[in-house]
Amino acid sequence: MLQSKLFTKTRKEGPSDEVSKNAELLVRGGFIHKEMAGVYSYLPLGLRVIENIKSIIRDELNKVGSQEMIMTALQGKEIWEKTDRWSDEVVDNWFRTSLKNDTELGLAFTHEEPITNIMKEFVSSYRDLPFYAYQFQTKFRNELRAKSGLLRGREFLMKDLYSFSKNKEEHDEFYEAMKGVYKNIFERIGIGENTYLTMSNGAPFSKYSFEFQTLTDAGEDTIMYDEKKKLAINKADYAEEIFADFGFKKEDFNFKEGVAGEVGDIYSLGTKYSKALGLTYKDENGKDHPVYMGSYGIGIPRVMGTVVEIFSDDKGIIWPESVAPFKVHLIELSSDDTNVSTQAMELYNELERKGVEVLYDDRSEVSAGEKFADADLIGIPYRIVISNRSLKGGGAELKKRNESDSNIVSIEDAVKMLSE
RNA sequence: CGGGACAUGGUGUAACGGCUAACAUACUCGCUUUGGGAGCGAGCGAUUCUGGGUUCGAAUCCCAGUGUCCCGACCA
Repeated sequence: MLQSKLFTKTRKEGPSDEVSKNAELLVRGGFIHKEMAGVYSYLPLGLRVIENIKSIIRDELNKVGSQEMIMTALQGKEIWEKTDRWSDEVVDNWFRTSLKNDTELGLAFTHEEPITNIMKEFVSSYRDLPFYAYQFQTKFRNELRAKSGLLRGREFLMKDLYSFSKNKEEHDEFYEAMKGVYKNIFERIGIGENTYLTMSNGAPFSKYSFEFQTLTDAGEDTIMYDEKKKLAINKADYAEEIFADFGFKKEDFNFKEGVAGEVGDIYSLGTKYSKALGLTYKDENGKDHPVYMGSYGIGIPRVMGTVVEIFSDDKGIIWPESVAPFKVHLIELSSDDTNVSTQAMELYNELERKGVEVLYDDRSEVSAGEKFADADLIGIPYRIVISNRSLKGGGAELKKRNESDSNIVSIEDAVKMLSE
């Protein structure tokens, strides 16, 4: 994409109403626009990051046989009353609205009830199970306090997957598999090293569950984590008996304390929702059983914000290649020699032909310093400069965002290296 | 929801109760410039969050509301 056509611009100074690193850098870079506290619009650069994260998740979920769908944000109250999650006493973060005829509606903060209800239409036999369905859908949560930029919002895109199994054994098998799936997802996104499978007590759906916590000072939780075994436990749950309940021995681990933020969770729901809403199947003998369910969430903006919290320096963001808005930032430094822009445009076209995503800074009226500052702020992994100097030196100047030294390479080599 | 802080051009800031609300940046025009947010000049841009009050006079003081951030509580 031509940077001269990009409608967003960078800002030298951060917004006065944001303190968190993720929001500051993302706003300055033109990735997001704040609509109100905890509610953000995603601009072209930000949307590309969101889509990249979604693609990774989608790919990993499809690998284990999940099917994508999309449910509604508007929710009628009946199904929620059946599980006792409609009243404000039980769920205090509903956004409510109503139809013109005063029928009460809610804006979904999660989707266990609707998906369970939908599946009543399609599940009747043991032959229909197991299966897994997921969506990327906006959640609305009327948080008492939005905070930390993208890390806790009131409206946000979430991947939520639901598993439908015949019984606990079948469920447990998938639940275990999901631990690996999540591990792959976070590794591919680039935060695997900082992310820990974390034991959690007192979860909403079952006494014990696992969540995925990423070490970052911007997080809300304190965890005890074992770097080698990649396992953690919430500090509040750090007790012998809880280890025992999870089937672990505390002394087998070497724990360190750290601040972390939750990036994903996996819950066993059991038959709570299927029983309440009547989702049952017939076994071989024609006997009815409730479906055994699980739910598995990842907040997409929260992951994006966490990536920024972890990967940045004083100049800006340093995107992991897998989620970066573009792979290459091509910078043309204007000069009287028209050969510079000719070469740059050719390189741009060549990379595009090879399917490499390039942001081409073709702006002629912008100084070199500003282009470099923009490139550092936006944080695209590879920066390639075409200028008089680089052409005299033999081609293009290539530099990775996370390295300080650049190399002159021939244009052909640059194409080869970047299109691998 | 309890506590604290803040609210001024698009953005970031300044301004003792008293001049036409200042500066930087961004933007527009002209010239110059092109390897780390360039220079000169000229311009555009504000109902100082809203509503009351005090005062001869309020961006400034008081009250209420709204918004934003932070701490805590909460956190499918």
